[in-house]
Amino acid sequence: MVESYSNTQPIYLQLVQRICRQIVRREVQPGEKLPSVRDLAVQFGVNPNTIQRVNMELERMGVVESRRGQGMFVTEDSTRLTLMREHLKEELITKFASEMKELGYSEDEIIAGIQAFLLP
Amino acid sequence: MVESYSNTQPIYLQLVQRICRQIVRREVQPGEKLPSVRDLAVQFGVNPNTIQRVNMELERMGVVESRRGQGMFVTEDSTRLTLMREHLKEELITKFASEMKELGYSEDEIIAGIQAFLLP
Amino acid sequence: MVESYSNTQPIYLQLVQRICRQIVRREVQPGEKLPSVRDLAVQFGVNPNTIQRVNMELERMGVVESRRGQGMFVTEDSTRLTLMREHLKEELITKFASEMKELGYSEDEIIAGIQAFLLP
Amino acid sequence: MVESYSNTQPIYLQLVQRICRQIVRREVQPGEKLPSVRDLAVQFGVNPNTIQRVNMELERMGVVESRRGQGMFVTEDSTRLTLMREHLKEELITKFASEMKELGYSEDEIIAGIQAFLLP
DNA sequence: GTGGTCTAGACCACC
DNA sequence: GTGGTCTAGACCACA
Repeated sequence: MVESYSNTQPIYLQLVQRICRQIVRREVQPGEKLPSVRDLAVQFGVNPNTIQRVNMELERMGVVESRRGQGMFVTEDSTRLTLMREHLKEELITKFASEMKELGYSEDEIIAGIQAFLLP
Repeated sequence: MVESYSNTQPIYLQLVQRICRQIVRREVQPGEKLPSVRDLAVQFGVNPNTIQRVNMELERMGVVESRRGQGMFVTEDSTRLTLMREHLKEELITKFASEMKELGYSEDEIIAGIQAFLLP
Repeated sequence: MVESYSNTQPIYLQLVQRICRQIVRREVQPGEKLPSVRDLAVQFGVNPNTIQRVNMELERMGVVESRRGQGMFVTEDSTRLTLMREHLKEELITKFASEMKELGYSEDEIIAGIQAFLLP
Repeated sequence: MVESYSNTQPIYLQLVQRICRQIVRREVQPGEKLPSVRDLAVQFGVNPNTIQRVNMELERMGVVESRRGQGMFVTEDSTRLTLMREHLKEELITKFASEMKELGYSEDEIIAGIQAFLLP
């Protein structure tokens, strides 16, 4: 797989975000094993160390746990995952809404804009 | 003034964003003179080099113009400023909405969240 | 049996510690037979290799002995076990006390903390 | 400086612990600048990457903050540091006391042992 | 085979 | 000068 990365954000954070989302969206199931570090490195076209760092970060976030000599597994605690989903949602909304408010956009303006974007 | 800066984004970009917003919100009026590089550096507690870079960026964006020997001035072209406001709005909304969509949140969920946040 | 293991310490050492404690506390009596490698592997949910390693370690420490074709047995030398208990105690205390001292905690502070914890 | 490292624990964790203790004990003052990554690497005889990782960890713990292009600084929030000291104390005591209790040592036995060790 | 640590050395953006 | 990221490649312990 050929991948391209934004310049402004470190690759490892982009990958963290990406995998985290797959997990939050349940594209990978709780308890499921992730590909090995080396495989992911090939898949994403980066150095194994970079993947290692991604895994560290994901583990610290609690979405993944490493089992020595076996691999990395999506945490089985699915309530935790739904909680994270809620948390993520709230965080994104709060950040967005406060920013828009600070810039002086009205509620109607904002909501209209979003609806316009989300229309099929 | 004591300031704290996020670690992930360069200080100069944070300042660009900050000043840009003041202009968009018309806290600084079109045609108004910005403080000198030296003053801004003191005010924000950063190196004058950093302010130089901020000014360069702001000029490149077209929100300020430098008048030789006089200083930096907010552009007087106020239609340009309203355009920028629109552009900024659309950019932020698009980024936000596409991200939320990608994460699998429903339109209702998103709008309800925003309204909840914007309530008094 | 479902078990969880700390990430920083090897599973086999955690098991060594665990079994060793059972012996020191006389939950398993001197001369008693330990379950077979296979059974322990099932019981702890680990690979039989890991149990082998645990047994090797326990034998090296002198708390169990293997009798060919019969299995692993807790050593019958009970003075050895009491000695081990003393040794373990001293080791743990020394490690703890020197660490606390190094961190600059006073004797009173330490003892008060322990008593507070050990209260009913 | 020549340093030796325990085999069982990663070097970077040993350094984290070591520096963290210096900070908690106020051997380095709040707000003080740590030596540069490269200098520390030389001082401890390890690779700069290892120091980098140490700093990451220290920053995540909140005892240190990195200022871009300037260096790593001990956090100025000294109440946070005292809080950490208390937290660390409690953690160490709890871990120790529960372990001793689990092993069946009496309170008197434990306290006597500690006092014996701490005697001049 | 797996993840984890470490080194060597490069390059970058920031100040 | 500073910290931060990334690569390449080695070695280790664990299962």
